[in-house]
Amino acid sequence: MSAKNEHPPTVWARETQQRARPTLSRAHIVAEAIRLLDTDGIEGLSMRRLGAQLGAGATSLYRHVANKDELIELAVDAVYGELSLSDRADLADWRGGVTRTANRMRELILRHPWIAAVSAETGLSYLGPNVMRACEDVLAIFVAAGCTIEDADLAVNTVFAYVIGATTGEAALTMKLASRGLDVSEWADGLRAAAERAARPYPHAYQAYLSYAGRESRDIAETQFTQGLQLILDGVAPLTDHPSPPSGR
Amino acid sequence: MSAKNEHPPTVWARETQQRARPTLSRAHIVAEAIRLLDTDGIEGLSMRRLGAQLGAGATSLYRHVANKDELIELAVDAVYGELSLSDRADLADWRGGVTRTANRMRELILRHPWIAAVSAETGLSYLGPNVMRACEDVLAIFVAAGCTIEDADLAVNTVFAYVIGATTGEAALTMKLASRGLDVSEWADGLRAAAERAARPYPHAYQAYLSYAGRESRDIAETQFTQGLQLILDGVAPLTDHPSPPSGR
DNA sequence: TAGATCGGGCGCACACTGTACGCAAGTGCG
DNA sequence: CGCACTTGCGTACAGTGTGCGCCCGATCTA
Repeated sequence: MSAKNEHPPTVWARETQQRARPTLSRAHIVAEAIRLLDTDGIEGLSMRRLGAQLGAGATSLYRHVANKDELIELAVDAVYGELSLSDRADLADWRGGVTRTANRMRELILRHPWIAAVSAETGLSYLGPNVMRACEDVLAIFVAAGCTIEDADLAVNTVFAYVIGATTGEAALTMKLASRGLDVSEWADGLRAAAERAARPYPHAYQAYLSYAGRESRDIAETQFTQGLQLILDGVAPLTDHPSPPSGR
Repeated sequence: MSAKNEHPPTVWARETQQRARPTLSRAHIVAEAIRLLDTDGIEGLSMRRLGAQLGAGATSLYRHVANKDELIELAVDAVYGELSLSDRADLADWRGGVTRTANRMRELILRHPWIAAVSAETGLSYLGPNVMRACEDVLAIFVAAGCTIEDADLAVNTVFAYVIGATTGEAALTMKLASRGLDVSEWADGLRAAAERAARPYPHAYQAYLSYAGRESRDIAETQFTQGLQLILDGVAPLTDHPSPPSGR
């Protein structure tokens, strides 16, 4: 359609732009896909949109990526690459180290909320190198704390399962709000009302609901997350050589 | 296209089948959607297929259901309705009661593996009546064990988060295998090889991988799940009046 | 009994999706 | 120089969710 597609009348008329464009590499594609996913969620990522964003046609992407599925798998692992390594200090203080790592994971998931939904479909993105590295780090912390390798593995799986499960709900809410273009505070009222109506028939649930009165929802989620994590670490402590004292709540 | 669509030559030729068909109710639609999801996963559910399965056109469904999203939300809650209520015995023995409920939840998710992926997207299916009832049950168990309502809420959220997180990975694998039409044992070899290659650069992860040698993958997942759960319950125990002795591993 | 009202089912249409295929143009090696 | 090979792209196809308006059958009213 555009003039670019027609044969130019003479060779000289065609500007020799050749490699003016960054030439569309796999890393480039993945990076842009992540940006799209962050801003518009999983539904916002289509091959055509992604291509357009890169100044390319949709089908060009398939030279560098086999599938949309594979692209997403790559995006997931790339995002996990954002997790900074744990440092020496974490090896000395297992409880603090694990807590810090878990919090970083939570923040990472909330920063890229589509990750939760996507890795529930993809499943075995667990084998990507960056995810593997995160496991290795925490494994090392537990081993340094005196766990056998089996216990360390059990502890890591338990903690990671908790982090993913706890953050999934938060992430889904974040995405739903974003897709509606709403702010958290705008929806807080409607959400609260719905929650109250849902909980009312159930006495304990309703009581629990009431105990949240007047608190900010983001705040609730965060303290619930850290308190639950400490509970789990209390349970894990006896597996270590130097069980820290329980968290004390 | 078919003869049914043409005006019949005379009124008498048209059989008066009227309400021979069960008349397409919301419950009926949701039930059939669940069957489709179970057999073919999330990608197997399209409005056209669902309509065809019910002997109806795709757009007819929209008389009973606002969206595909709403339909899925209904399906999720309907599935959670399969959770059987906890009985009196669970109130007397909190640890056993919570363990049984958690196991039932795991089995339910594995029976309908699409649930994990879907509720990560939908998010606030948590407000459906059946999910709410499940929360209420476990909440009651913890309260009966002497927890304050806040502690009970914390405990429930922690346990549920763990169950969801731990089962998500398993469910995703189940679906992926099913969509390929493969059996678990057929893939075990390939998967194992991939896992070994992925773990090799990381010493602790590789050691952990080795400790699984020769065990059945379904078995690994199940014992990991229950052991992790017991760890968490060890951490939760001090919140109760009558802390059961730790699980003892 | 005749007519009005209404709700549910359906065909059509639209915008959009992922991706297979084959062509054209540029790059690097002989 | 010629030739293989890579890379981008236009087209096409099957399939998606869903808005719109028609029509038919059932029920209610006069």
